[in-house]
Amino acid sequence: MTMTIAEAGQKYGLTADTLRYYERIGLIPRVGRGAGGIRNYTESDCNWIEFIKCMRDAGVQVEALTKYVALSQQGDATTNARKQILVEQRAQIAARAANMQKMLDRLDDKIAHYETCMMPVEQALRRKSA
Amino acid sequence: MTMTIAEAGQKYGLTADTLRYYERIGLIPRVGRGAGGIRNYTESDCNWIEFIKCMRDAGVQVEALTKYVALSQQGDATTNARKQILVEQRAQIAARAANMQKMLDRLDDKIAHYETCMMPVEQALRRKSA
DNA sequence: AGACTCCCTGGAGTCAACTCCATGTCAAGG
DNA sequence: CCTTGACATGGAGTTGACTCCAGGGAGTCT
Repeated sequence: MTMTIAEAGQKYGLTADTLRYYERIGLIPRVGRGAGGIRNYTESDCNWIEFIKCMRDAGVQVEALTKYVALSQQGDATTNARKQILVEQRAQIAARAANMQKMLDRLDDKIAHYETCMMPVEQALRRKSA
Repeated sequence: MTMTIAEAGQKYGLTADTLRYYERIGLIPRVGRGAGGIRNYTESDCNWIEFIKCMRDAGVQVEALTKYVALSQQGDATTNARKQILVEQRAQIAARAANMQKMLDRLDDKIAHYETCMMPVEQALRRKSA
């Protein structure tokens, strides 16, 4: 039912080193240990890892996430503060996503421009190789 | 018609240090100098800065952009390679943007969940303060 | 038993992308 | 003439986020 650090890493595309690092800095809650101090990743641990990985991939900074995790460890009194963090990070992601959409449109224009520019060249090349 | 480094930085939200750094590493083409070696940013320089800043904000790595700039300096023979880079970077931005959209939806759920969780608490608070 | 392999910890090293600094030049104001 | 302030250069320092390593413990195969 539980997994080793290598398995958990595999599952989410992270190395064992990264998972230990994440735990050390509080980016995920402390993972339980078995015999010999070996980590047992439960389903709950896996859910945290998955959430954190997605947030990191979305560009959320480690600092915001460690705060969120720390609050989560402190029980119901912190729900408001946790929500705050999510709302704030959502806004930042949305802003960056909007920016990226604009850049995509712009790149499409630029690429289309390159294509029309290159048409004569391509024709010349075709003539040469023919 | 031209601007100083401080003005150009102001215009795009970059420091003078960052602009010099960008020029040093070839992230923007070399800027012309006036009396005493002082940089004169022309409109063309500004266009480069704007483009580069947007690409950086969209998460494109410096390395890809320096390559693009270097190719641009080498004339028409490199249009194909330049287009290549844009296409590649466009794909990466699109992938990241899609990821972020998914995360936005997910955060909306999570935030909504926090709101329903907090409703009783808020009601209690309202009762207390009433 | 000895060799392998996986795991542990704490600390040091790396990489990208800036950011800061010492030192120096030059034009303009008092 | 001297100071002040913006800019120049080359190089060192910082930050965020890992990534790697030395030294050591346990279980397992042969």
